[in-house]
Amino acid sequence: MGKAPCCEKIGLKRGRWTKEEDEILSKYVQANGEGSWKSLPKNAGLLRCGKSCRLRWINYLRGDLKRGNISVEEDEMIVKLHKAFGNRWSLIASHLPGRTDNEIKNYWNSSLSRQIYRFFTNKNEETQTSINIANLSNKKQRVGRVSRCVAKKYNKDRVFKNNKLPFLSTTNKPAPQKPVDKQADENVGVGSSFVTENNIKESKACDNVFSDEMKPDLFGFQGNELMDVDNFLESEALDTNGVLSIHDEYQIEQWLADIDVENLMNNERNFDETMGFRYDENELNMEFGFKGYNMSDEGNDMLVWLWEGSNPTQLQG
DNA sequence: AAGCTCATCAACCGCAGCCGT
DNA sequence: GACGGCTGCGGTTGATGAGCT
Repeated sequence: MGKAPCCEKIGLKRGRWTKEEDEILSKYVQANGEGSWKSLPKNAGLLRCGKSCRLRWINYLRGDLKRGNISVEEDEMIVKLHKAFGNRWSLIASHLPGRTDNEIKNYWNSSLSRQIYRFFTNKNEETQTSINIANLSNKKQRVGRVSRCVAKKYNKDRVFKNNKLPFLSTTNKPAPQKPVDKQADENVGVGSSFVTENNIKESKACDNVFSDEMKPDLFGFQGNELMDVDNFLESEALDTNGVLSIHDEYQIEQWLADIDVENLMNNERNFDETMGFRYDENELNMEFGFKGYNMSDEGNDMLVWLWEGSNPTQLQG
């Protein structure tokens, strides 16, 4: 039998709304209020689907919408809320007056995830140790592109061939979703540590040491492009103590089982507060790790270090 | 200057949940 | 409880303009 279509599509107009249609819809909703979207087009004299009318009203015609670019404050708020809620755009939008879920979703997909991605992959600037997301957002340059077509191709072609990498859990388990509850809501605020302009102060981006066949689970590489940044952010990679973790719980267990942790933690590099792993196989000598500090006493700043290669100590300040 | 690539935003689609019958 | 309609949400697509070569 199948589900009935939301509306009769034959004869209905699609695509961009005209000024005249906007006026008709605005006047009708102002006179009759929101709701009854199904019958609205007929009553208002619009050749549109009810869903289309609703979307147009909510995302564009509503009077309380805020116009203009996303501010730095809103930018930070979105990152925080996304960390807490994930892709629950309507929930995020409810915390940002005048902004719609669609707007935030577009902003995230096109802007924020790109900036964070760029931060982690800016391999051409060897000496770079800092990032300013606010500055990045003002740039129009095309650095480290993650175009949709590339992402699409990547997602389509993605095959993890090398399951020996410590990053790769044997189940390729998706990153756990943080339960959305009151506590999560409360975590969005002072004292929490998230990837934002303020709390990322220093970094060393990974170089392009992963081949296409070595794509880690949460960090997917397509050539020199890091993909799945959303997945990374949703993976609880940054906990509320400011410690950066790139493993989900299961992966950590696997990792601990696979490597000599004691040796790693007590070797000459003295990785205090450090987690990481070493990988040696077939003359491939690779290290990847991170170091996180919670510096909430000094303005809620956080240092994040990522390194690769045989001598991460040179990156420590 | 032209063609190509990419960023952005508006809109569409399918699905799930809610609610009334 | 089952069913169907309506609504809202999140993922995705398409149009368009800007930037780059």
